[in-house]
Amino acid sequence: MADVALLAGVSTATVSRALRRAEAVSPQLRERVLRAVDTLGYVPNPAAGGLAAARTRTVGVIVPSLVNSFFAATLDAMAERLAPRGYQIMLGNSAYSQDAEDALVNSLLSWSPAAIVLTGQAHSRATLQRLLGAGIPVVEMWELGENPLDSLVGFSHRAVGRLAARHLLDRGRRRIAFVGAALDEDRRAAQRGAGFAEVVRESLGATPLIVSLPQRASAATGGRALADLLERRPDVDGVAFSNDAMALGGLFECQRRGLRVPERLALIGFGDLDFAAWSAPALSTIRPPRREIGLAVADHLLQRFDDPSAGPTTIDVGFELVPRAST
Amino acid sequence: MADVALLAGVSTATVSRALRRAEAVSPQLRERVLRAVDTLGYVPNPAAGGLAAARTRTVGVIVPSLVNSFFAATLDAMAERLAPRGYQIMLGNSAYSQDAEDALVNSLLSWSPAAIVLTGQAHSRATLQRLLGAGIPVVEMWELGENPLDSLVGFSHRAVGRLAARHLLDRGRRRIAFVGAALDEDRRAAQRGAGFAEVVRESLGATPLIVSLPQRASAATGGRALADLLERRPDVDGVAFSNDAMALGGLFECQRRGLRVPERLALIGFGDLDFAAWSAPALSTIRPPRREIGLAVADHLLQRFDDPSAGPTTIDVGFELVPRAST
DNA sequence: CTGAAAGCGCTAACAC
DNA sequence: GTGTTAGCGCTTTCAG
Repeated sequence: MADVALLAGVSTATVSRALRRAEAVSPQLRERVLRAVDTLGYVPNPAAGGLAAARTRTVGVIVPSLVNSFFAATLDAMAERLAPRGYQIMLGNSAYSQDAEDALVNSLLSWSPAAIVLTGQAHSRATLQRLLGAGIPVVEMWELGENPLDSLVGFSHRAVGRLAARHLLDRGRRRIAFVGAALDEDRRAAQRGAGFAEVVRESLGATPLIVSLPQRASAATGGRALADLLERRPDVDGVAFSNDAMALGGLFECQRRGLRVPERLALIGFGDLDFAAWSAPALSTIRPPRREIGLAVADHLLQRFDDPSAGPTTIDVGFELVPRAST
Repeated sequence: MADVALLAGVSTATVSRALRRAEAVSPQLRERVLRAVDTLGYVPNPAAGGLAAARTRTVGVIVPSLVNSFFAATLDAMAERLAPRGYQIMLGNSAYSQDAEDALVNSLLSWSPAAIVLTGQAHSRATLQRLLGAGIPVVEMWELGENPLDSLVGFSHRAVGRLAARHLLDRGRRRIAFVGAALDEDRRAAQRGAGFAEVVRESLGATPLIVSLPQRASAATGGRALADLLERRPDVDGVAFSNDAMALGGLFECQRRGLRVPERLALIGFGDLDFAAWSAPALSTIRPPRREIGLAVADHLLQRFDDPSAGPTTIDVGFELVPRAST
């Protein structure tokens, strides 16, 4: 930076200002500095900057899983939006464990990030405390409940479950069930199940049928859970799956048993993963705006970085029913 | 850190040593320091440490895509192994673009990472130069070719393609084809196609049939590409897909056309994604060790961090044919 | 084996 | 609008 300052004929303070807050410096000076930066190939050292400013251009993001492509898409979009503004994502994978999340929050916070992004709204007291004390924007994403910690970008999973149930009812199904996996671990999946159950109670006055396997969601668990269900309730005529991967497994299970979809059994998933539009029959599903969540989080954060007086918000990004042949 | 030093009755230098290189300090002193750290809840500031040491406990990783769960699994495993040793992953997503990779390498390098991990072996001259100059371990993963930049952890995609072709031949198929997507972008997929083509030439003495759609791999492109292929060569009896997602699309396309799998058409994929074992019929595939790659990279890196004199290596992690009902 | 001291490269008051 | 100056919190020689 000293070299750049020398070449541009200014002080390092001015170089720093020119690079950081363009408006704090005269246009021609800024131009000169930028040219010097360019000819010298200067790249700022963010560790030094972070140390001096007590804040790095980093945003810590914790997701419960990457293999699940829901969060991968969100992360991609977030990084895409953040990168041009010089913000790096520091990723943490909590593997659906609160202890792991605690440790990650600590470790991310030690970098003095500009913001922290968490998945969901269930966090330990210790994490909450620490986050509140950090004095930086915190956004919880992929969920939309009461009492946000700070900002919230998501949608209601309960509403998703309700919509799935209503869609099956609309298609004339009356013996319907919800099939999930690891519902004790995956809060959002459990909320979808709860929404589904509500509608069954309200509209059918029946006891909701919810089945869940302990393993995590996959095509295999979807298929097996459906097999279980058919054992117990052979007359079921409509199933909402906790996600598309499970629904795919269910679809294959139907093929194996020679149950026609949707005539004999209507199937709806959640996620609108890439195969949903292409399966035979094409899979009805509910599409969460995976990328939009990432974009909304990034935009909100950028806005708050620019204007520190801007407060938290709650953004409902919604979701969309995608009716296809499987219902 | 000053507080910790005070409480432990030592200097900050000793605290730093106790935390960083346990063996450089007497056991009882180390014990005292650790206790002080614990009671004070001290968390080191990595930016300060990085600034002083000109090296952070960070490893920069660049993957071409996250939505593709191949790399997500590798990343998960790598982070799992690295985290207990205090190393954080800084993630970059190149979106299969070399320009993006260039920019990411620059930005990651500015953090003074302890190592850089790249996907594949195709990099721009500028990136190569910069990486060489950084004087840190660099590992290229998911590919296994000539002239590694430094370390290499992967397997031969050409061999995967060869194995797929041979498997179809073993199953008695003679009119076989390879179906890919965006082969000009995805070097590794192209290598699988090339391996496939070699075997067709060697064993059948025929002109290899390779079809590729410009869009990126998905169930839809897999299905469409297969449809194209069947148009042009209705007598094809065995197809190797560039990955399982495409194979899934192909399977559905067969169902739609009433082509029996494997009787009329044998299908093999690549990846062993979770649905492959569960589809109807179950999908034959070739399984790359997704997590093992991440673990091997992490282990190798940790070893080199511990012993700076340790040099680069090349690790062939191999892959495995998983024959199932679709062939 | 431990302590003192000198920075690492940058930002942010504070002057001017 | 721009320069001076004093650190940010740690690591690492260098002595002892």
